[in-house]
Amino acid sequence: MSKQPVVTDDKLPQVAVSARMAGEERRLQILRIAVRLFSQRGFRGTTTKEIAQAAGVSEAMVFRHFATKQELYAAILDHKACAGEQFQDPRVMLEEAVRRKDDRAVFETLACKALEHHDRDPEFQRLLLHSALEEHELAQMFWGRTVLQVYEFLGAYIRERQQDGAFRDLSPNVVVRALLGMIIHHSLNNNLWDKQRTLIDISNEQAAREFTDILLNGLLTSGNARTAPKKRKK
Amino acid sequence: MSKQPVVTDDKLPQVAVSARMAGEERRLQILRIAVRLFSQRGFRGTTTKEIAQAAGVSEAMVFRHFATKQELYAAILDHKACAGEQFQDPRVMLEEAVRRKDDRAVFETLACKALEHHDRDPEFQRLLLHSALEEHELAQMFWGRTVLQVYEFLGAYIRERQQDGAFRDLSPNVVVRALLGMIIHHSLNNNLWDKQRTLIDISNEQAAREFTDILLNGLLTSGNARTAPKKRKK
DNA sequence: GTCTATATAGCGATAGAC
DNA sequence: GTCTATCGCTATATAGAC
Repeated sequence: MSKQPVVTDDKLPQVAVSARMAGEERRLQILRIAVRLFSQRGFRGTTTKEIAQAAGVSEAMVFRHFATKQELYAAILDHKACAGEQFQDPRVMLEEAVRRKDDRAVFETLACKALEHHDRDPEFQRLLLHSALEEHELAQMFWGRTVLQVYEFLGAYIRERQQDGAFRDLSPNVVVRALLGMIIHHSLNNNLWDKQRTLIDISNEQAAREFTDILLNGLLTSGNARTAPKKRKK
Repeated sequence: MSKQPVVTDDKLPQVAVSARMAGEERRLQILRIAVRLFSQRGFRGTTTKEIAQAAGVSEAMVFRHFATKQELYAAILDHKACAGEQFQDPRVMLEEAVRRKDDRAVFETLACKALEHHDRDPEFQRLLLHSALEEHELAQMFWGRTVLQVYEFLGAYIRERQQDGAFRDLSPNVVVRALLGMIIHHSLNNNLWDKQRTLIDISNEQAAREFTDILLNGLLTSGNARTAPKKRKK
């Protein structure tokens, strides 16, 4: 009784726990641990025993909260998909810049927010990749909910600006893919292959600025004539 | 003795096998099967039993050729890293275009060859990704051998063209990452998330052309003034 | 070279005491 | 809510016959 009823400490790689924890809370704690381990080793690569140990409880406890390992995985999907950690809706995030037709701000804001998101929650990117490779549902869900939305929204903006005569007549989806490619591949490099940042070591703001600059202006100096724009099929 | 020495039965999605096979040959066959399965399910996600079944032999045979599962994985690294399936050295592939200082050809050729390579051998991309996530050595090896080389080579070309005054003063590595980002992310989409190509369904040549066009010229119409070029740190 | 049969260990999941 | 103990299964790896 003299023991403090709730001790949430979440500093360490492990999580130290008070001896006895409320049900809901313990559930969440196990879940967080599982997220971390699954993101590191994949679904199949992580044992329930490891999860239990990392959470500082017995394996039986894990199975009290989640009947099967699969159910634990499903809970993670909910958690990651529904929780506030989710990437903010671009329609809201970019609303103001879109209204002002500030092209630079539109792309740069998206890029910067995305890079920050990947930095803040690198687990999620790994989880998503594991999920895509293992062909679990998270990947498909994320694609449907989030990615398609970005293509639609940015695509519409690009079309609008093309009609304004501000953008060249490139396929909007290809442009979106080009931008997302730069952003996501940069994050992937930072989180997976070049954690030391030996090749490129710049802030997210700087990266967002440079990628946007390339997307808008390209690499050539103004003096160098543009070649004839390519035909594109609608 | 009365049995015909070679019986190729080959209905299944498997690889055809003769009843009895020369050692080296069988070894290679098991290896190829293993590559396919590892690329599909990852190292931990693939069982030696599955490999044996897919190869049409008993599990014991697998362990005769490869003492441990880990050794089998290592053999794959050698196979993939040394075999001719490897991506061609960009220094050779781009030599001619570089000599002519044909910027468009340099980028477009690289892009096209890379996209084709990913198309021809999608297994490799998956293997690499699994390997990176599981932090096996293939990822690191590939990064060191192949990726760094591209950065160095293309980076040098970009610097040269900047001194010519043809390219703007952007950080070469960032430019390379932008290009690789578009290419690799496009392949990743095609191989992982959007196999049906619902969003973008164009040939590799077309994709290479469009990405190169964006990289060189950007999205803005010529009329729209360039904003002041950003400072960049050496 | 190839098989069947088996050893050994680790995994997911459960039972039942406290 | 938490534990220890254990079950049943599957995975890697080996033995030994053919």
